[in-house]
Amino acid sequence: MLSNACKYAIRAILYLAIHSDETTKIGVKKIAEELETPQPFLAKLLRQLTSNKLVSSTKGPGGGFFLDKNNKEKSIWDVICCIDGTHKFEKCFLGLSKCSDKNPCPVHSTVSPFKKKILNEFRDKTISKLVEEIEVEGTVISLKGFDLK
Amino acid sequence: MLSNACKYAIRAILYLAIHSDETTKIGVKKIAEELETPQPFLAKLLRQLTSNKLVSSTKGPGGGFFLDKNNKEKSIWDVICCIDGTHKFEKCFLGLSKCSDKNPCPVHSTVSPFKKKILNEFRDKTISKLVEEIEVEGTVISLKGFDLK
DNA sequence: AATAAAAAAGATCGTTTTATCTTTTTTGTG
DNA sequence: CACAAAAAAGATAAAACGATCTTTTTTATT
Ligand code: FES
Ligand code: FES
Repeated sequence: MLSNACKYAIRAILYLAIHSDETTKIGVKKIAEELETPQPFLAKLLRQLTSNKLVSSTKGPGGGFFLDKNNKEKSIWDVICCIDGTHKFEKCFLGLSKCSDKNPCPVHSTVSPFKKKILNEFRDKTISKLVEEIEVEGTVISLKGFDLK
Repeated sequence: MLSNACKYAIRAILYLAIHSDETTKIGVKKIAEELETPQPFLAKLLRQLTSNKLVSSTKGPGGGFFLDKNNKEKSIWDVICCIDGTHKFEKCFLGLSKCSDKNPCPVHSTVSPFKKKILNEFRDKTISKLVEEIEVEGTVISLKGFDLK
């Protein structure tokens, strides 16, 4: 569904949402270690996210990446748009040029309701709201023993 | 979600389910034209499907691909398994090694029900059943003006 | 000012996916 | 049998994706 790049990006943002703020910045190295993602690749992604105002960063010693108030009001959908683009969600499950109720493919009726629902949830839920849920539900974003609690 | 290969394969099987039988075989060329898929690529896929008993074929003049009674009792899921494998459906949406209710990622609760339902529908519905629906609902599998009616 | 830490930028490499091309095998028909 | 139609098989090419490495820029600290 999503590319690796996009998965890393989302997890990195969630990680930053939980562990960083204006005064607590985190370097790529740390993030990559905690999430067990390839470090240089993640660095590139973070740059892309930064230039799209989805994360913030400062250079120099003591610098690093973090989410400011504004960044935390973005949504998962914003991240997906930034990294993967939207076409995957617009396209038909069977590869027809466009997915629409008007000219549905044979699996449209099975697939479409879910696509709509997921898309809405991703679009409407802010990162900060999502993090609240994470803290309540104790879900996991790392591959290693790293637990959010 | 699915690879191009898999999409082509599914559409080709549906096409064959509608237009072929033991006595009406269809060549790659025709199929590729009707579905607007790259011809040599589709040929390779059909071979793969054939060797996995999902479609039937005969060589020589008058030969071609078709679905026999047995082939029509297969499911979309069988096709997916054959071409893409199952890992995509087993893996977590955010890239954690395994998707499970036990160690859920932050989007598991949104995504998981969707995955389960689709998976069941794909697994339980036979090609022939699906074709019935197609004929009733008039859905479309081709990119060109080709209408199933 | 010198140093070192960190992101930014960009060049490079490898793998997988997608697609095409060529050759071989099978088989029905004249 | 000779021929042609069609799938089977395999080699090759092109593009997208995933990942790494090197260099440059910025900036806090000494
Ligand atoms: S038309 Fe195929 S999924 Fe909507
Ligand atoms: S654990 Fe991530 S989708 Fe199920």
